[in-house]
Amino acid sequence: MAKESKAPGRRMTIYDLATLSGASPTAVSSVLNGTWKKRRISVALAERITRIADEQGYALNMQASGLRRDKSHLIGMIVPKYDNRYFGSIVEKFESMARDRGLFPIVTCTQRDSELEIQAARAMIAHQVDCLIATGATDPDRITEICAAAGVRSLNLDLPGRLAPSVISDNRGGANALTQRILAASAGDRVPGQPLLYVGGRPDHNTTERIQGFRDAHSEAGIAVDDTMILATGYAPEKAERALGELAAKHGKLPAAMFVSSTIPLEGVIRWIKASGHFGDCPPHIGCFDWDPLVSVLTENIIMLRQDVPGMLQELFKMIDSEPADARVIEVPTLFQE
Amino acid sequence: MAKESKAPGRRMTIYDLATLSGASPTAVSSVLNGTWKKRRISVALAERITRIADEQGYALNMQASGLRRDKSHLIGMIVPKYDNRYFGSIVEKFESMARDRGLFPIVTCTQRDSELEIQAARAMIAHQVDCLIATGATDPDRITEICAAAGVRSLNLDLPGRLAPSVISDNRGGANALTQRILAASAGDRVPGQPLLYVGGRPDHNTTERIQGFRDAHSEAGIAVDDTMILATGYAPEKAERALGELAAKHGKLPAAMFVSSTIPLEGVIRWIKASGHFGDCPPHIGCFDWDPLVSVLTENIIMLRQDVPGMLQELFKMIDSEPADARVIEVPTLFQE
DNA sequence: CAAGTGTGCTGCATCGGTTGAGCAAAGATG
DNA sequence: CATCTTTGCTCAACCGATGCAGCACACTTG
Repeated sequence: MAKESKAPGRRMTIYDLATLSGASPTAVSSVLNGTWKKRRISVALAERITRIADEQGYALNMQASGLRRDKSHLIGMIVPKYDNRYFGSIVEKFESMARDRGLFPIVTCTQRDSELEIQAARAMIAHQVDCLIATGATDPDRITEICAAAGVRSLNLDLPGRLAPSVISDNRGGANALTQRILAASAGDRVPGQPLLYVGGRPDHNTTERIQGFRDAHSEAGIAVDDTMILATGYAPEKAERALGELAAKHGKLPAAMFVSSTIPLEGVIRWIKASGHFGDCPPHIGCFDWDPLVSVLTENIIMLRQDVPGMLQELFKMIDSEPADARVIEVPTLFQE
Repeated sequence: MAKESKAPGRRMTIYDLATLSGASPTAVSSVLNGTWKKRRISVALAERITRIADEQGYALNMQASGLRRDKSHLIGMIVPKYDNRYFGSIVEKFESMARDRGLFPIVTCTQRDSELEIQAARAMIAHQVDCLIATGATDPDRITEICAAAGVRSLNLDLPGRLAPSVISDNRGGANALTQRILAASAGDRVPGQPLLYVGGRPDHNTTERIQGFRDAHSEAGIAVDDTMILATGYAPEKAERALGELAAKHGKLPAAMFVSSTIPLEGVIRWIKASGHFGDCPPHIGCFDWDPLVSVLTENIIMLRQDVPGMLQELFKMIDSEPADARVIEVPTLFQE
């Protein structure tokens, strides 16, 4: 009687396949991972092993494989939220590009919570990711340090860090272009020389740059921007809503046009506009540094800027593939839909 | 001279910690994974090891740990797309509930592509997930079979299967309630006795049930529904857009109210309404079996039904925790925002 | 003081693949 | 026919963590 091939509940292993095929575990392993030609296994044996593996529905144990190799072929990404199309499309594109390279993507969302970010980074390192992408992280350099201590490569996306290479949008240029479009669209409805209102975002690199682009466009148009026009209230819709209410209470009539930092505060802005009735029948012109197809098809008064997600991920994977050592920042131009 | 503690590029292991602390690898392992009391390690040694591990920034190798234990503590989820708030909130909630249970969530998006779904399921099994959740899968039973062959538990979410337990929305009841609301809201604008139009969705369980609920509500209101009023065109916006155009070309004036199966076809519906000018200044009443905060704040004529994601995930994890064997289907009631 | 009990630790095999070294047999070469 | 080369495969160590068995020592008990 032949040796029992496999215990009932247990998963099939290369040792089971070895007994079934009458070959050694080494032969089975090398056939299944493609190194068999280098190891001079005959085509006949390779085919037999492949056939039996297929018949038995064998699945490689990546934990065991990853333990022995020096590369795990895992690539991690942390992302703040899944509540908007921008991060959604980043994740979708990231996963598909990772898979195209034979990497297994692990993505986790950290709720814009810096403590969770660190925990998630540690967990990914524990799972032996080869590389970690920190997307829109609140403290990218902290993550880079943790990764470096564990010998894991890290890259930043969307928000830059000083310690690792970063791929971000051209926030200043994009904000400038968007501001110009809002100024042009609202020219008929604005008091001449009146600046736009800036709403949303928190004091990070991107907001700073966007505000700078916002100011640049104003000064190019010869319009002065007062600091009270900048409401960088964070990303929560409620905060934007409250800030508008407070500003209106203090200043009376608000400008007939505004720059909103993303679709999340946009929700609060729209809510306030509708609820307050501040603008009556003449809704303000809005520019949004973010794109959502439903918003763009539902509205006429909102100009949406679209960040070039495919372009950014192209640059990101270029860096992943080439392993640059310096903490360069790549800025990808933004787009407008059609 | 003491034995060299660690090679430069390599990651710290329990063996390094053992030499550093003068204890055995076994002691280090048991201290770090919490089994040290059972193993009668002294508090003094436990504290020393913990301190050294912290100082050195040690991170457990989960591949090695997972290989040795019978449970990997990995839980996988496949999800069709990240392009809407429904799946986004499912993933966010799933991740946080998994983490609360000490599980590491692995989520991957399969682009509504059945081949990718299978590939992703196989990859997750290869990575030794303890359990796999198939969300909105095109062929959930195929995934269940693949999981079963590998001895991996699987559950369905959003769309039910016949071979594994499922948690889904009460599609029929929700569609009935939504249809009633649309009928009521549009009563003044509809030709009496005229049915609504049904747009979007593909021939799966959920669409079938939603159409049934749609029909139920009509028959309860004494309205007959012609088959030509059902445009189950799939989820792509373009398909919904084209179908409306074709129907209008054939039938002339469309009903003044419609039921749209989710926010994705809604985009096409709105686009067609705006582009065609079919309804002139009197936009149709719309009910959408899905919820998006931006849409709900931007529009007055769209009633949005919200699927109870927290409730569904509560039920899902109840099943994960209790390991039921039967392929029961749990239907969770839907909500309306406020 | 021999036997029994408890404390605090270590040694070794093991999980499932991967890898470098090596071995036997067949074929080529002088 | 002895030697060298090539072909086709196997052996054993190893990756890092875990769990069982067991050992040395101290302390109690009759």
